[in-house]
Amino acid sequence: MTHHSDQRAYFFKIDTTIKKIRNALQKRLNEAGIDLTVDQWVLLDHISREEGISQNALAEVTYKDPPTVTRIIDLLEKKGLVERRMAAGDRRKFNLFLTEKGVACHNEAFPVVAEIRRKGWGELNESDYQQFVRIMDSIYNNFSETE
Amino acid sequence: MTHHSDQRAYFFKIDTTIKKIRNALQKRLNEAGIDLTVDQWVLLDHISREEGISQNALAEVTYKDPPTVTRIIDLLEKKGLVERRMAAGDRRKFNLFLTEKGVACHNEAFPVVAEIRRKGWGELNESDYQQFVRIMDSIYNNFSETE
DNA sequence: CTGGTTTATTTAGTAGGCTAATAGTTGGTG
DNA sequence: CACCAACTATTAGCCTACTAAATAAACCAG
Repeated sequence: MTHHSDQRAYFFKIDTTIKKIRNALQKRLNEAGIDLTVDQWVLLDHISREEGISQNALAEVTYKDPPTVTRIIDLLEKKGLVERRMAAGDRRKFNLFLTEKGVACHNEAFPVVAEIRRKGWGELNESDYQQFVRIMDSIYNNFSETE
Repeated sequence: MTHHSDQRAYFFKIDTTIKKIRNALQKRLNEAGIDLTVDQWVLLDHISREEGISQNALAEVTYKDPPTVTRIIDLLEKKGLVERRMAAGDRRKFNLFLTEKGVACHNEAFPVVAEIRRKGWGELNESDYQQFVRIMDSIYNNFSETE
């Protein structure tokens, strides 16, 4: 059991890797002249896949907090990419939709994101992916249980 | 090759896992009455392991930016945990040291951090760790090469 | 229908991450 | 010596993250 350094390192390794990915994606988006941050892309993409979703639901699926979602949606709305519509039957809620410009922006950004995904995954294969998922889920679940 | 959903997911999985770890650690620190954020802990720990390190060097080893390090050190200094001393021979630099209070704080926080590390890693073994490192390093390196 | 609870969203405050710009320092070179 | 390029730390500005508390609407029990 020589886990001392290992246990110190795994948190750090995850942290630096995700930063690397985010930075690479942001850089490519900028280079492509797409005016989106990574987090803005994440919300835009989810709305595109589930039009009419509420802010709370969006916060849940993206693992962001409701206040964070509010502000990012504000920005996307200001850019004219997303539209808030009053929800029928519950005036507390908004349903979120992409505007035409939002759809165009999504279509433009999608291939850039896909390229970065492929680039990051590189030559790793299906078996690697299963290992990856197993280990990450394990770590994740170790924190989800009985607190 | 059914990588479509996989490639979409791996970024997200890393992102949510690191958030989970950070939140769990922050929660434990709070519960233990330790007035440190996760990032403050990271810097405090590095200074403890390499006393006299400069801010720039600290930024490099922790993968943070110099402005971020400046601000976090400001906070740690304000709390009386860290001390900036002018570097001998180079008036541009500061050497960073823990104060007595900083050492006490580090000693208090260390077991809490170690507990969270163990909890997150759970029953995963040495072989899992090797897989984990291989895959994360691969992703990391795919973004480090020739841009 | 009235009052209390729940839910969705917003606001305010503190912290961290990135970029760009700046002040001061250092060291090499004409 | 003077100049210039590189380096260290800082500041400012924008964006994101999280928390707690406020607001507003909806729901429910009496």
